[in-house]
Amino acid sequence: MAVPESELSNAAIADAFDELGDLYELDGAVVHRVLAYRSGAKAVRNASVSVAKLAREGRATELPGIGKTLQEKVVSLAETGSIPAAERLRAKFPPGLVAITRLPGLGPKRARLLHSELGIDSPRALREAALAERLRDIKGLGPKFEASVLAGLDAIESQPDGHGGSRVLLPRAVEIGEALAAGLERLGGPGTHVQLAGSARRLTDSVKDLDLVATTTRPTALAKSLAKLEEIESVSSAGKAGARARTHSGIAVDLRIAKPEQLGNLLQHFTGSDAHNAALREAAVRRGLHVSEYGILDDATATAETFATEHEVYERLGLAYIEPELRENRGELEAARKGELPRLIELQDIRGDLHSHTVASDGHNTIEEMGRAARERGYEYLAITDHSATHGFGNDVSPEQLRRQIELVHEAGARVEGIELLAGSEVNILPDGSLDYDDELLGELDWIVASVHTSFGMSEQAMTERMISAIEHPLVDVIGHPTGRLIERRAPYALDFEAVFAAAAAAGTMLEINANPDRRDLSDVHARAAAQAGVLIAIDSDAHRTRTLQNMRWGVATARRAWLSAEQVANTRTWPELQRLRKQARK
DNA sequence: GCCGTTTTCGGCCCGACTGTTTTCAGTCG
Repeated sequence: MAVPESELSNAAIADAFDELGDLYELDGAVVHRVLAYRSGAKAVRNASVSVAKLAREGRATELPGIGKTLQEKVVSLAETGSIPAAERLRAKFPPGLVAITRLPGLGPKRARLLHSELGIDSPRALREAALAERLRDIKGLGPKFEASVLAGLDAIESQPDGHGGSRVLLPRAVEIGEALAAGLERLGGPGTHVQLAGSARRLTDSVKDLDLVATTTRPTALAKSLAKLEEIESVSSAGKAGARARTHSGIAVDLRIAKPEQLGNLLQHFTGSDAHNAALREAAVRRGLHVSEYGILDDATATAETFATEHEVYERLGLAYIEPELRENRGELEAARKGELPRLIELQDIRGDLHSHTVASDGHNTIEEMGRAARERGYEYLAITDHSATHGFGNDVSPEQLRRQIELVHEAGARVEGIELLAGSEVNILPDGSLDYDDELLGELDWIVASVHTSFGMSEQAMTERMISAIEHPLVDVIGHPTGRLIERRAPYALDFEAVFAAAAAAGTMLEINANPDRRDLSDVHARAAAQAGVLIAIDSDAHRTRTLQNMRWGVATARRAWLSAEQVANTRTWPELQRLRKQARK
């Protein structure tokens, strides 16, 4: 069997499954078959290794939600470039019909109805029919439907990028969400408690809308007070159960108000994820329990129970408490049932930061300022790792300058007491895998980060070889932002992650979770796979000014989403312990 | 199409809202 040089990407497979799900839905397939393709797509996106490779080896069925049929379709896609069922369905349903199902209030059933009854095959044809008031001729549709269709079409066209509301990065979402929660507590007065739920509470990379859960003695008044907050642009509905609104920054806000005795149920429901909740409920049904946001109904006693805390909700279901960051249906339910959930790392476990910049390259503060700011955070050590000789943009540090910088760091270290300042560098990994300082100079450094900053477009094979060369370099301590992704902006470069993780584990080279909230690189999925492969993870702020040392929290968030414990993270150790783990020290 | 703390077959999470309806289908979160 021919093995392609560059593997079919997981993203391409997931897109194909999503498309098949859409097409089967239009075709009127049973809903569970459609859901199977969608959950298959998600499983492929979450996979940390090449699913095409797994499928060829017959091992893709080990992924949750992938069975024999989906595996065969992956193999077909990899070998022939297409899936026969998709070809057949594409011939049956024009692509414009799928676009129609994206409109609010329109799903597959109505899209199919419009196609069969009126021959509508595109958003354009739909607009014409709605304007001509022909939609109301179909049984079950009326004038209000026509109006909402036109409104939906207008909304899509007025969006510059063409697809639904954009997502905001986690720090912005948390900032706005916490401001809203604080504002509501202020307006609600004593006895009012508001907290952030949803994906912002799970600390995902980015967030689409904000969910707030509140308890209060005056629910209707609290819901109405949402409109008074300066962040809020408009409120579409408000009652005693809650309110829906929109911020000036364009984020949808959903406020839900619970009675204190059922806060646990509501908070659990609105923290999600959808996949976690669906799996939780399916498992509960097998035990005769029906879970909703209002309570847990027991078939045996026909009574509904409510709970004030999430801990009690999980306990009633026979599960250990599951931290929000783990609620993604990635194995946490099984682990909670067996009592095998990890003890997750916390911000307080971090003893130092191993990647930071100063005015010597593109940072904004001096060595001493960075050192004092790190000490104020309670750190025991800070590595100063400015960019290296080939970095460019005027931010390069020549070998001579680096020699001088080493002295300056050690001098500053003597002045700033109570913290160890480490003389390091963030060395560029050149396209051929070599580094841009010679080994003699590198040998004088206390800490070496090696990163890719150029030639992102290389083939998977070439980029993997480049990365592994750096990993196997005897002086490299850690690989910085190993995949180069920028959240919502740039995909990771092509890499054989399995090979990279295996090489890092074998060489004893650490991999970074870069805590810059635009990066969070490694991602949660990749960091988990790396740690499982035996790689030690370093969580670094990559701070370019004193203030951004606090980005560490986003890196810890990613680590928690990656199921990491403190032991699996290098910089929970003291500097002497860490020093003994360096490759240089061990040989 | 997937999957198993009764199952290798027969199930597959829950509730609210909307618009069109005299009891509900479709959509959404």
